[in-house]
Amino acid sequence: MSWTDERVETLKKMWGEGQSASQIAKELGGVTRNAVIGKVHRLGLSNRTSGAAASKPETKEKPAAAAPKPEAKPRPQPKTEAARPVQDPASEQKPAGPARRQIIPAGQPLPPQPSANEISPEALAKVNEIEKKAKKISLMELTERTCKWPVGDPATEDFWFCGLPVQAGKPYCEAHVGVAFQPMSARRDRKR
DNA sequence: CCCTGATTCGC
DNA sequence: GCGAATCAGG
Repeated sequence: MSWTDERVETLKKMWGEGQSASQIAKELGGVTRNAVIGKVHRLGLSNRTSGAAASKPETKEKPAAAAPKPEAKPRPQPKTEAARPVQDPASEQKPAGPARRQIIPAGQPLPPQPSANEISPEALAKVNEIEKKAKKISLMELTERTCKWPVGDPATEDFWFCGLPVQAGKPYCEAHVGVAFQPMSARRDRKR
């Protein structure tokens, strides 16, 4: 498979949307995530953060600089616009949302709720659905790869942990990660 | 172990 | 230019 304009376009679009290289590769087909990443780099769009570019004060960058990127891409090409169900908010009853009302251990600093908790309705729906399939494991059953999302009231029997397989490095399964962490696809570091 | 992106280097 | 192998990390 070669990088046709269409494929490159898809690549750009998906990468821009924050899709992972593996997802993009799967979508495109015929390529591995390595190929995708390689291409991404060659295209010079490795940084998903267009605005505040992560400048490396360390390595003495050549003053070559220049290459100003106005970055004004009117790219409203809907094409294969993914369906956007957008469940109405009526899909909530009283699921004892674990999104809040969570027991805080002892630490007092609890800023993770600066402003309104606006969790995407899709994410919520996902959680509600996944909670049905939750393994409902106990505290003792938690392992390195079980979702540690608490459900219910710890003061009652009506309490368990999700227990579904976690994503990777994260303490929760995919669905709960979605609720816990906002689509903040701006983790740029690495100290290599 | 699962996954992520980053980099290298032979092709 | 390409991407598998490798690296570094969550």
